[in-house]
Amino acid sequence: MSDAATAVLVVEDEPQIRRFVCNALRDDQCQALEAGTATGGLEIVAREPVHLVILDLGLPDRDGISFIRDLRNWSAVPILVLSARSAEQDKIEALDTGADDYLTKPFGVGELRARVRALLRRQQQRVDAGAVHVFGDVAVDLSRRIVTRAGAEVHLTQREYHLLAVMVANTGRVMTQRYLMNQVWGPGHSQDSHYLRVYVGRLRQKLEADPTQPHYILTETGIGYRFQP
Amino acid sequence: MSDAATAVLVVEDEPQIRRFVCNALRDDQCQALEAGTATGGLEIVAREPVHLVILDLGLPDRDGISFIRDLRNWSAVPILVLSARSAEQDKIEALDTGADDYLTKPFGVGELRARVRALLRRQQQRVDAGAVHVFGDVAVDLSRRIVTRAGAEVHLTQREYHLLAVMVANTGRVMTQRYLMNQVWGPGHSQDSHYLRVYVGRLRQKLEADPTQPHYILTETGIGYRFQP
DNA sequence: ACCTTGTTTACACCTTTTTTACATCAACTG
DNA sequence: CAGTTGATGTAAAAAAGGTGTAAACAAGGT
Repeated sequence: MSDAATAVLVVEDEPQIRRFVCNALRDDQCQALEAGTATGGLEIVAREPVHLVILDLGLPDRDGISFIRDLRNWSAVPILVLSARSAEQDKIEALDTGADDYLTKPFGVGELRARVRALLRRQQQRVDAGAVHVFGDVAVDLSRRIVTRAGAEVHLTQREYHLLAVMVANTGRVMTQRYLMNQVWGPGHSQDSHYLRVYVGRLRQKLEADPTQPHYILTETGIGYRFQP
Repeated sequence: MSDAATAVLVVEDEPQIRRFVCNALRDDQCQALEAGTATGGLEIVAREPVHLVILDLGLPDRDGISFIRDLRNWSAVPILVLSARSAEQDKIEALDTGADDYLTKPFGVGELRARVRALLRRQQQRVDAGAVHVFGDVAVDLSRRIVTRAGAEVHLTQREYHLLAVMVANTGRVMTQRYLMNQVWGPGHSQDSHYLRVYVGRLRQKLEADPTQPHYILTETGIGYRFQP
């Protein structure tokens, strides 16, 4: 079900359990990202394309429920909660705040993996493994992080590539400036949309035949942008 | 989360548990449908619009796993499995066959309801994402914010699109000028109905075959407008 | 110190929205 | 039935606001 291009973030403070969970996921060919704190976890979701979050409710720096609430303000990524607390009220609270599943410790690694597969199956905007997105003479290889134009490789900086990756993942859809800012610069920069204008300009410069009249990265005035091959 | 129009099918052979589950759901304002056999359950899903299936794996007429496999051949409706079997292998098999959640008996009614709400919340997002309104050669994709006419894309400004979206949402109904002004320009502009005339004109120009004799956006003199595909 | 990348600023340019003016239509009334 | 009146349709302007680009500055790594 899951593939190499699927990124799962594990937010868990105990290194031992974190290792354990990450290894279980890697067997399923997921890319496992790790965070030891709630704050660190939010930053990663904001910066990287994450397809599933596995969250331990007992974090040192912050309440797990408030983590869910915070994340749900700007992301719809599925959340699987791990918790030592088995009381019904805890489960209800987590699920109603926005979690998609709740697994009580101790749990079997097989069940965890099956539930992860079930959640990822539901996830719509998953990117196919090794899928190379081609438009015109440009090709974007998301799994290898390589962009070529007319066969020659185009060098993109980290921000440029991240922005392009978000756009490719949302092909055909209108993306608000707010959404793009959250995805690429993280929450807290929703206002600074001039970053976006600069970087969209640079991408057009590198990818469009005529940067003055873009054919791929289209402007939706007053809203944001749309990527259309 | 769930509303009166949400239909949940409970497939369970023990009448006592079936009653118990159905009552729990009705408290959440779901419409609960019931089936005592796998065959009966499949028939109901085929006939009625069902938003969620709650399935007991231990059915008299048929294996629960084969029920899931059968259903998944032609339906993507979310499935929540109830089972007395708590072995890990049973959970893995059900989830990998196509179930979305697995709850072991005995379970708390609060947890069941919370998991139902979580599944319906996800389902609702999918429904919203797929809504495309078609009339004549025009198609309005509300989730992607794209309007096409005869296959070609029609560029709409923010106000134009907002106005069209309100009209599409009230298809067939008469909308007063006051209502439309409130929806698109916000309260405080109820008087400036000349905005409306300008923008209705622009929408007709872009969407109607003959803007002079509109077929979709009709004028209700003295009242407002009506959108009729 | 140099090079690359990311951030910030400034300004010219373009789109959208609002405003205005006038033409047209429909209904009513004498 | 023609004229009047109020409501609606269209076109083109002025105003407001958003966007594109270049270039300077800051930060970080080699």
